[in-house]
This record gives sequence, C-alpha cells and structure tokens, in this order.
Amino acid sequence: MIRLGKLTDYGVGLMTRMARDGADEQTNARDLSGRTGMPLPTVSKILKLLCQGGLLESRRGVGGGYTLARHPRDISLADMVGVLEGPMALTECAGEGDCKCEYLADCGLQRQWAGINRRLQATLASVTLADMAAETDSCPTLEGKGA
Amino acid sequence: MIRLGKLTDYGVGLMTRMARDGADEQTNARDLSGRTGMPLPTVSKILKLLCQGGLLESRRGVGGGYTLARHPRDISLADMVGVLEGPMALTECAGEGDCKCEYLADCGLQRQWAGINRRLQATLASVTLADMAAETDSCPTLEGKGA
DNA sequence: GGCATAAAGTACCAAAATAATCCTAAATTT
DNA sequence: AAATTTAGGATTATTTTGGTACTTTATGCC
Ligand code: FES
Ligand code: FES
Repeated sequence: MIRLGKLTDYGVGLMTRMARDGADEQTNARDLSGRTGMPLPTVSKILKLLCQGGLLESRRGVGGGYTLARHPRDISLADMVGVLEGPMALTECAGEGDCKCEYLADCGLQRQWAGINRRLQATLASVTLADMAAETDSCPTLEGKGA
Repeated sequence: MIRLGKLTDYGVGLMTRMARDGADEQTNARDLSGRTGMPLPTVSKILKLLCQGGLLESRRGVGGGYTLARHPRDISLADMVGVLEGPMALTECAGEGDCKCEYLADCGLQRQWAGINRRLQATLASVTLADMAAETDSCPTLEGKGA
C-alpha cells in the first residue's frame, strides 16, 4: 500500500499549520494539540522529533515553544519524511554498498532499485512546505509537474 | 523509511528472474524456490498473488506452472507493487473523495497529497519489468530520466 | 478410471513494526 | 523558589506483516 506512518502524516499536518499561521510565529505543543484535537503526548513526540531533525527550533521554559527552523520554501517534504521515517530505502538492495539479502543473492537489482529510490526521493524533495501550506486551488509545483 | 514489504521485493525478484529466463518460458513454484533459495510456501504465495492480479498466467496439473501474462515491456513496476501491496495511498487523505481523518479535520491537504501520490505512482509506472530484467549497466529508462 | 502433480483457496500462528502513553530531567521565565 | 515547557528515555498495546500448513480443484498421464 506504500503508506506513510501516521506520525509522519500528522507531522506534516502540524508543520503545515505552523506555516499557515505565519513562518515566524511561535507555538507550543499544548496549543497545537488543542487546535488539532490530537492528543498532547503524540504532538509532543512529533514536535520533539522534528526538532531533533533540525526542522524546528525550540525554546524551553515559560513562554517557550517551537518555531520553524527555516522558511517554508526551504523545507521540503523529503526533509519531513526523512526525519519522521528515516532515510528512504525501498528495498534491502536499495541502499548503497552492501546487500545482505537473504535470498535472491546477486540478483543484480541494486542498480535499478537505487535509481528508482533516487527518483522517488527527488519527487518528494521537489515539494516544499510552502506548497503544502498553500490554500489556493492551483499549486504551481503540484499541478504543473504532475503526471 | 518507506520500505516495500519483503513479499513485494521478492515478488519483483521472482518476476525479474522469469523475464530473464525468457518471456514465454513456463516455470513452477518448486523450480523457482529451488533456484532462489526462498522457501516454497512463500514462493507459492507470491506467485498466487501475482496470478490473481493478472500479471501471471497459470496452468494447473501435471506439467503446469506459471508464465508471464504479458511481455515484460508491458508490465510496470507500478503493476507489480500495486498487486502485492494494494493501491498506493500515501496517507488517509490521499484517496479519492472521503477523508475520514480522525484529527486535522479539513486540513485541506487532500489535493496536495493526491497530487504527490499521482506523481510517485507515475514514477513507478515508468519502469517496466524489462528495465528491471536488463542486465546491462546502462538502463535507458532508469539512468536517462534520473534525478 | 485412477494416480500423480501443481495451482487455488483458506486459515492460522509468530514476529516485527508502529502507535500511543508515561515519567523523570533540564532549562527558562517570573 | 515556583511554574512552565521542552528533552530524553522507557514502556505498553495494537496493528501489520511474514511465514507456514492444510484442504480443494484442475490437469495430464498411465
Ligand atoms: S536482493 Fe540483494 S542483490 Fe538483489
Ligand atoms: S487529514 Fe484529512 S483532510 Fe487532512
């Protein structure tokens, strides 16, 4: 089915909301939880991960919270997915050098998988948070290059 | 991590082997199991699924087995992944009409997700079984369009 | 007709990945 | 010092996946 994890889905949703609310606005986990209806622990966890991944910046203590680390135009979907799901590796083979495949030894598919992997990642990299946050019906990036 | 299921990985490997062995050759589960080292039950299961999905054709009984339903050039990676993993739906939203998202109600991301979904699928659709089976180092499809 | 072979269908169990929660520590403001 | 808010880690429960087994149906051969 090739489905992203729920956390990733939620994470993109949260970042989109932050982007819409203003690129420089600060918000905190409790606030976002309240506005989205998502349970606070989950929101906290996701924001924490996004911060570790360098996509958000944090301020602790009273009045603390999170802000976007970069402008929405400079944060790609690939960044977000990468942080929340780890590096894309479609198959065992798709990684770089060592294929420790149990079966199909030397099936010679590494090159192909790696190429496909690269292309999929490029697609994700071409979509920015700004694109996701755009509320207009016509999104240049998404509609223009579509297939 | 965006990883395909093992069964999908194996399935593509099996079909690739079949394509390499000749587009019209017939083979059976036991034979393929022997050649790849994969356990017979698993091979059976995968071939069965591929057959149900219309990618293979089967002949029962003595001397029976499986053959490719179409020429490798006419079987895409999207076909194979679709059969073995179900229809691609990156997120809850990505499907067609109804978003029964628990949280983030009306986050307005359906259009974006659907577009991304379409583009990823198009990428998979552009790779054929023939491309996968090609043993040459330069694969027109994969290398030419790469990013 | 009966037997051997091979796929089709169904069901089940085990293992792994994921989601969700909780708790304690550290930082920062008032 | 007290209150707030993130950081980090660990735990538990749920779902998905992978793997296996068993029974049934179809086909060819003797
Ligand atoms: S599965 Fe490892 S080389 Fe193909
Ligand atoms: S999660 Fe359903 S509309 Fe966005």
